[in-house]
Amino acid sequence: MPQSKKPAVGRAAKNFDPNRSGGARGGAPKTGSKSPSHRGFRADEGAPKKQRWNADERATRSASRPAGDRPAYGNERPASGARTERPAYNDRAPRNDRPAYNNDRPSYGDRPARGERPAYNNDRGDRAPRTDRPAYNNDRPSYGDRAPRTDRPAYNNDRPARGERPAYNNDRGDRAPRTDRPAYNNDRPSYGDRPARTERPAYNNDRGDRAPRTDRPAYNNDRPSYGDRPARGERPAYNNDRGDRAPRTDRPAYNNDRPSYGDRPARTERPAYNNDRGDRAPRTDRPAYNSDRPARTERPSYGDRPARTERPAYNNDRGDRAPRTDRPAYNSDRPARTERPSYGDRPARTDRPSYGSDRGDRAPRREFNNDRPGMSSSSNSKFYPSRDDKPRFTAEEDVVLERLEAQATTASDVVGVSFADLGLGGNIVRELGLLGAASPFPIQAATIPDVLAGRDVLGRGRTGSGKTIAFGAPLVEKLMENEGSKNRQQGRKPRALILAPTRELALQIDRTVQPIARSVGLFTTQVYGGVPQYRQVSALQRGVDIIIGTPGRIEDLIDQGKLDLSQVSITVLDEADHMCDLGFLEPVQRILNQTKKGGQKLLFSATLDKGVATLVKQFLTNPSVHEVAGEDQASSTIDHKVLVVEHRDKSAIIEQLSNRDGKTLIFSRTRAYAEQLADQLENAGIKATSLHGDLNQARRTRNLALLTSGRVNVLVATDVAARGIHVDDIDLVIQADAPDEYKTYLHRAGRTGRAGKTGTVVTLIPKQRQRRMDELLGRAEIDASYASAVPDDASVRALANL
DNA sequence: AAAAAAT
Repeated sequence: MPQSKKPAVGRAAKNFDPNRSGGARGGAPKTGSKSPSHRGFRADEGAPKKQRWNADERATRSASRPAGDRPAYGNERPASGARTERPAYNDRAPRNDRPAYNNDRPSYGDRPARGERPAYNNDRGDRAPRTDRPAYNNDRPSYGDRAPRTDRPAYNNDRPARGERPAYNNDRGDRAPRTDRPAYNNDRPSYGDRPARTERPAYNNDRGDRAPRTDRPAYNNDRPSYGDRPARGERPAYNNDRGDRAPRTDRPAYNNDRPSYGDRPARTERPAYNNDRGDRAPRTDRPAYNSDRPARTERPSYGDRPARTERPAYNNDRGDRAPRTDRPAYNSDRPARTERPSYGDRPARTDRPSYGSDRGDRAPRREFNNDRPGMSSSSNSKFYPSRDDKPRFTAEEDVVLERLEAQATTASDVVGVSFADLGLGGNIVRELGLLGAASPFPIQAATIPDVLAGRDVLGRGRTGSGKTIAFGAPLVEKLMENEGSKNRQQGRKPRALILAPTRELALQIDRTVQPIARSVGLFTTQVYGGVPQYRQVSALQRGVDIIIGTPGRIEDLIDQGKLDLSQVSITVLDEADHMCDLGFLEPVQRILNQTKKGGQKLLFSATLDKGVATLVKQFLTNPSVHEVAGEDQASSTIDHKVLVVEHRDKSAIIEQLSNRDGKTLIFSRTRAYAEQLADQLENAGIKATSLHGDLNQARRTRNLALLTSGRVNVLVATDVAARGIHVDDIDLVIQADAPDEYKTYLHRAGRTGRAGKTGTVVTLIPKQRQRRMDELLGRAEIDASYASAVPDDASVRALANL
């Protein structure tokens, strides 16, 4: 049943994939899904989860689950009955009796199965039976049974509390009691180390109980997904890698990458894989495919490896920066960069001769800073982006830019205004209250009425100004008005779509929008990559009203015919300017083209600028543009510092800056460096973790939760964490690598100083980067203080003591 | 360079 994939709507050639084009989806997908180095790798995820909460929640819970509870875990299982019999595991003999079953297994673990997932579909198809077990259905569809939740506002209250988790900290503080239960403490750390998991033979035992399973096919589906876990057990290699951190420091980035690939060998062991191949009947139709495979086997090194081996050069460059200075040739490269004035938004520069003069006046840089205030006041710009634009655009573009001249709303405008005044219904207002939003923020007061009026809206509000509710609440209200909740049939098509640039952000948006939607009986679902499709697809089949996700998986599901956006009448682009960047724009355009013609479009970002002109022209009609007055950086609660450092001192300084009490977020330009820094800090005894695209989604989610929960105080991330992510109480942002774009700077900086709290942003740069940094800060309209620093400096220590 | 699908 290599189902023929539906032709990708207008994007067949986007990514060539011989395996998909022919239809035997099942064959190919297997290959990569198990590779830990691959984004889709999920050996780690308790995919089948019964959890009704989102993945984030799940990760938090499992991670916080003390190993000491493990027995408890076992207890949970017993709930499923068969598992209690775990000893049965040794009875694999029975298994051999059912070899066919085994074949299924592996294949299941391999996504291919999913691709085919006819089984899954069948199960669903079996809904008739399900109706027999309504309870089950209720669980699923209600996803989280939020309905009940509304009944338990207390629960929601808890949530916010969690963010602060004072309770949690107290527990820790109470270690005295803990010592009473030493086992608990010991387990904890071990838990962090996956190795503990390997101890979980319990899982395998469950499998041994397959006899019962066959009786309950639906149950099996769940199981299989757990099938990945066993894989974990096998993954000692992964753990070892971690343990080998000492060696890593020697070859930091390189090692990190490798380990993940190291698992590939494991694959070869997977006979299951071969079985899938057994499905070659279909394949024979596509000889090309077979030719591909062989090729792979030849590439034990798997293409990338060779490349890597060659890439030591990259590392050398970095590490050898001292030598670099010795190599003017390198510098000659740099000049090329300086040529990049056109880079991104820079074009504006050409328009601002004054800017250029500032550059020339480098010595007087201090003047530059002094000028800054003057600049902003002279331009009297409410916001950086629009300011530069006008001059350099053609007449046609000018129209768009004019539209970007926003109506400014001030905080005083909204005093005494309530959400109800803005036109939101009672349930929604009540839910907003539970979420901690008692009265609207300016950006919300500005945009909600226009959204409710059905207009296209561009909204610009500083980082952390409440944009999610600004679009989320009226969106839900609109859906209610349009259709009420009468349209509740299974398989109904989604009517609203919220697009975000990262999975974490999509998750976070869902955490806000879902309760609002549920308060009026609407359903949301997340559609993003890195996690199994199954839950997402089955949610869609049950019918949801609001899709929240990232472009890749959304397009994927569209291509598979599992997602239909034709009824989407409201589309939101969060971080809209970023969604217009290279790499995002085209997918976003394709997705928007799938939505209902004439549908409402809402574009939000803290740095909404003319970069969205393309989309505005293509998809929006007479949009209203809103921003909040007085939201310039001068009114911010963030203190900006630039440390000019020698490259060789960089890591030591970062380490000293990170060695502090508050939450610290460190940005690096590359994934490898993020990983390296996290390792370095850990080796130095500073609890740190990382967040970047080389991690599988489960770890990404977990690592972010580690910071949110306060179990670690330092997170080293790539720009995946630059936008939108909200973590309470980050009071120091360190930019280990300076950003290239002023917008990136603003977003990274926006991770701190939230909700009116104070925060500090420290940017480390080499001497030769000062000019670029000046320029960037100028565009961001940020006043920063410069200082040279070496390790153990008083200035460094002062920052660490913040 | 990173991100976003999966392979």
